[in-house]
Amino acid sequence: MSAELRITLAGAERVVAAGTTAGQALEADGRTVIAARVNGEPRDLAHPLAEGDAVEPIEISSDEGRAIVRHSTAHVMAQAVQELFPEAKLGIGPPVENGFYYDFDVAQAFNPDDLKRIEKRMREIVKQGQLFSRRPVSDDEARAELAAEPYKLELIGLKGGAAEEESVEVGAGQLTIYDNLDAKTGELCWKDLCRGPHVPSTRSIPAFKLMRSGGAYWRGSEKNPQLQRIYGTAWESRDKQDEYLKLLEEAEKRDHRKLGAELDLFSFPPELGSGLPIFHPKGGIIRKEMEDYMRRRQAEAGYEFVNTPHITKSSLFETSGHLPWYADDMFPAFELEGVDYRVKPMNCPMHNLIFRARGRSYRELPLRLCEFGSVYRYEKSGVVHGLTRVRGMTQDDAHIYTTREQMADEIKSLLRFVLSVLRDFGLSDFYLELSTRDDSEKFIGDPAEWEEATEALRQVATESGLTLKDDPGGAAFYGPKISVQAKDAIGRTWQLSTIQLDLNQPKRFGLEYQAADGSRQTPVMIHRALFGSVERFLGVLTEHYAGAFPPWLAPVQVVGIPIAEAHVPYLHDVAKRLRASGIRVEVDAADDRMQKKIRNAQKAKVPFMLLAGDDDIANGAVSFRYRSGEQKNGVPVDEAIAEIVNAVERRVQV
RNA sequence: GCCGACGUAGCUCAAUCGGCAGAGCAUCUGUCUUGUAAACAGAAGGUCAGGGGUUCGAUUCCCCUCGUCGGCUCCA
Repeated sequence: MSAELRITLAGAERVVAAGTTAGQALEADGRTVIAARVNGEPRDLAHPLAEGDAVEPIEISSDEGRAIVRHSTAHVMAQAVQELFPEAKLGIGPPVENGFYYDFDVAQAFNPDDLKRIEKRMREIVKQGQLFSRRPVSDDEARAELAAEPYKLELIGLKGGAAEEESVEVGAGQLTIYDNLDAKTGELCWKDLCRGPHVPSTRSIPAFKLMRSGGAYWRGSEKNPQLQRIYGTAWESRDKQDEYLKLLEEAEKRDHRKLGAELDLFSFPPELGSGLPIFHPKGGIIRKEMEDYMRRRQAEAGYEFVNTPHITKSSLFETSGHLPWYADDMFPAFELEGVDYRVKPMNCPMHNLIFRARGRSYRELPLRLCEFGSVYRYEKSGVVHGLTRVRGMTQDDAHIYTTREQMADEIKSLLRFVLSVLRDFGLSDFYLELSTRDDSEKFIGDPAEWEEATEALRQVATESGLTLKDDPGGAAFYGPKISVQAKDAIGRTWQLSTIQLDLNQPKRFGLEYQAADGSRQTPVMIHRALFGSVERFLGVLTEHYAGAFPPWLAPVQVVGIPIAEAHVPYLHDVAKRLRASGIRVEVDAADDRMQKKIRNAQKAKVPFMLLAGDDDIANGAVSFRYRSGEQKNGVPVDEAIAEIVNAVERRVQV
């Protein structure tokens, strides 16, 4: 055995003594470099190197490094929990985006006080600098050591078999246990089944915080027992963590449920029932602007406008396949004159009837039917959430019927159309998700046709140049879909538009057109919702703009604020001229002082305040105050009107 | 649907270890007439989410329902 090893260190050849660990080779301090990548595999710093190994550092501030810190923090949390709650059984504890969690089986759910105690104990453990020490074990040894951990035993049982999906507990190869050792005495403090890697010492965890707890089903299935999950966050520095916590605060300020009430846009009266919003006049204006704009764009893009009722005989949904496949998401039937009726959860079956209302020619295709259709879905009580998850909503729904030959081109132009409209609403950062079927029972139709439809979508998505993520099993029951995910102003992503291909419903409805050669053909059907739902889109826009809508969408575009009561008539005059230009303007003639009126308008996030006092009137001018607090005094009224109209017409943010 | 927390005036929040329910803002009425984020005064506003139970007495303790919030599962 040679006393030396040749390795590749960060790309350069090096010779090191036999027995050198990855950490020694990297001269890692366990602070900035917390793990290593050996031959492409993430490893502990204590990993001993072999001849020919290629070693690279994993820095704590990289995505991979953070995940390791978070995973290690999850271990520290589990240790603290088991010290404080000895009866707690371990579930799983992986790193996730921005943090980590660990699931526990405990008799009693954790309360906020428990979290404080756990966090306090964690800080002590971190301070002690316990060492993470890896130890390979055989399956039988693992079973013996973890005899008191039923969930871990289950994971060991899954290993190699069904556990194709790699978890953080059991990898593909040999099982390993990580021991947490006292830094001074080497005494065993805690251990967990885990494939690692981990930071070398609990001291390598610079910043963490427990966030919240909640129930979570074991292995993600509602058929399994429910465990208690604790979420935490961990970062490479206190500063980074504070930055993240600040982002959460910012998100809270933007919460559309809160802004919706503050800005008097909409509400959810308990009298109506959960998930059923009502839109107040100011919210109504935003909706109207959204809808008007969509109508205009659709008219330009060759859509035809249709209307369909909210309820229908149940049999229609037998034909469409909704009742066999989607009934759990529908409101229950009600009987009328001996016939069952249903409230519609989707508009497509009705649009199919419009297609079928008379004979169709290939010359009419693509036929684009669109409607702001009210649909109602039975969302389970625990999932209803503001405007983003409601039980009654309006879809800007379109169904496009094409020939198979036209399909690809139509999808392509459709995607372009969708992105162009979203951009006009101020969203610019997108990626696509391709939702496909899997082997489960919830999908109807011929897998070969699914394959064809999926490929058509994939090709268009790929050609768009946008990032494409796969979402296996996420399709609708009748066909695959592309969904457009948009990032908002603070980097959160929202699912908005969907484009779904449907080879099933046309058949189920017996839809036909006559082709050029006289034969009868079945059209392809494309479902498209651009906003997703008007409600959700309005909610997303509210959060994106933090309630400060661009002038074209702002419920009140201009507020006139007189310096003194005597200036009110002058502002009414200016307002009249603004109204004549289609601007939504109010004059605040209330008994408040000017400063108070400014404060009110500011809180209402009105884009333009127009002030007028003696000086302005003398010059036929007004003075602007913008949302930023910036002001522009003595602007001639004509110019002021032009500036406002221009901002509205160009749909810019101010 | 499941686990947990919560529900007091239009809003934000106090208080009552079981004994007359309180503030600020908003609203209304007056006074004041003001140059870029809150003038002053007064009035009005509550079946303490709803229902049931325990108790001499329940906003307070217990149960149920509804709703909200945070998770899980599911989704536009």
